[in-house]
Amino acid sequence: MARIRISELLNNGANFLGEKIEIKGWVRAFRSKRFVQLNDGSCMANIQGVIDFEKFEEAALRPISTGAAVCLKGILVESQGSGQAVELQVESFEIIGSADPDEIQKTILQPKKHSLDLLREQAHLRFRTNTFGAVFRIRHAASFAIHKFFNERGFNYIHTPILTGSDAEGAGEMFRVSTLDPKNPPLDDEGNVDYSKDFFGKQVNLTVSGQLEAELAALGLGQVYTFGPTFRAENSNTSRHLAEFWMIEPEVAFNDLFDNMDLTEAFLKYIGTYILDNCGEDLSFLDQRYTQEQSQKPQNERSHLGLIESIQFITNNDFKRLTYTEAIDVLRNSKAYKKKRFEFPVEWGTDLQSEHERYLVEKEFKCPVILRDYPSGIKAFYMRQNDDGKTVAAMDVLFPGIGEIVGGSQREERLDVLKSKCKDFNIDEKELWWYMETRKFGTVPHAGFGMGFERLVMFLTGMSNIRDVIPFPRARDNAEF
RNA sequence: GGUCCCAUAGCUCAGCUGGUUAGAGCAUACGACUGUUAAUCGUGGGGUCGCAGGUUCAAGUCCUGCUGGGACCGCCA
Repeated sequence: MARIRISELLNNGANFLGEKIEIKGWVRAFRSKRFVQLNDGSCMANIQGVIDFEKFEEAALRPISTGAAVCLKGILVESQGSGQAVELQVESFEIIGSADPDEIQKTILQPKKHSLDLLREQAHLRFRTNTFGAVFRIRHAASFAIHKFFNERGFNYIHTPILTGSDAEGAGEMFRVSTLDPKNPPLDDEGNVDYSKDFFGKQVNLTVSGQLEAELAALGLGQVYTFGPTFRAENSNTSRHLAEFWMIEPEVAFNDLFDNMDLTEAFLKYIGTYILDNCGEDLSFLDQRYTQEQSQKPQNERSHLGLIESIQFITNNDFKRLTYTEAIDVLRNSKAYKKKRFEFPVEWGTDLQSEHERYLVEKEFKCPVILRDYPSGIKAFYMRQNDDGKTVAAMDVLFPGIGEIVGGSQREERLDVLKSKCKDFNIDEKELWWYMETRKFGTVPHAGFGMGFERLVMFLTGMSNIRDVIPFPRARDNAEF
């Protein structure tokens, strides 16, 4: 007898009515010694197994306890109860893996509400909860939708290296990778660690971005994207930073900044639509959770939209586009500014603070915002210099509740300008000789962006801590599991 | 790196200006009931009040230090 997945039975129950089938899963609850709620992870909903307890020894039923893995065999019938359309009339069962109730009681598997904190401490078990089942099914669907989007548009998926020898990516502190003996490393004449004796003959780190390599690929394959892990050794301690996270970085030859914004917007809308179309059950569960969470916040911090509504809002409305300079004006003319509500000054040439971004997105425009043309001084060396001489063709996409979800730019394709930028930023162009050469031979305008995958999943699931949208979060002082 | 908060049962929390034997809900165990949907009803077990000092006749409660955890900010995706 073949095992049928629970999602199959609940979605297409009619096909199996009256048939003898087998299901396997974990017991979520065993009520009245008669009703087993079984979940196998294929969907949010449980299937109900109905056991005629008079036909079985009481001792035999005892191991059907919360958390146990069981196999149920029986006939699928229309349910006599009201909560479900079909149920399994159990003829026989088998305990695959038992779970001692006394021990279960100490875990998050005990059937009651738990704080996200506690769930995180038991990340090895949280896949068995409704919330994390939904989150990780949606995470999968989003990641699938991303590949689908790019594939439909003729992009090539590029696997950029995770180990990198270039120290010039400039996106943050890096994790060093070495096979040298940490207690007794080889030293050079000046007493410094001699990395020429290390595995790669030079100092090597975990990547902080695949962008530079993706550019090389785009300047040949035309349009590419990366989707891989990224590592930053920043001492960040917030609900939206991780030391290990997944990033998507498309790069397109012949695109300018405006093509880039169009691509970003189409991309985010496509994923939103895909999730709305394919994850209804999980979304509506998370939507309820989200609404309940919002209701516990003070009135002025609440979102005026539900989870599903905010995804629909993204897919149905154009993003607000304005320049950094215009944003500064908007902020300076705002009531919040005049009433001195901002903690940090609003000044052309400095980076916008979180409070400013949040004001633009949540108060002023109430929709996703794309800011562009930032002052050159606050952005990376590879971003294309605008004709005004003061700004670069950079863009950031800001989302409600999350802040910066995408950062991108048109890249500097003019060799002479790039060289002088390297000087300004104190970057050794010799170390990036391969990057410079693409500007020497058939250079073209091109553009791309980087999106933090977990931040997108936060938006799609309504989870407010980034550590709750990745299976095993790595953050400062935290590498458990 | 900065600022601020928290620590009482397996979990979530209450415990007033210090005062007798530290409570509740859920979970768990046992019993009853049996078409339940967070099932219901009854009974029981479960606590060195994070740790170490101090003040006091008396500390879960006040003070100091330590440990553990969280929130926000900065850095960014």
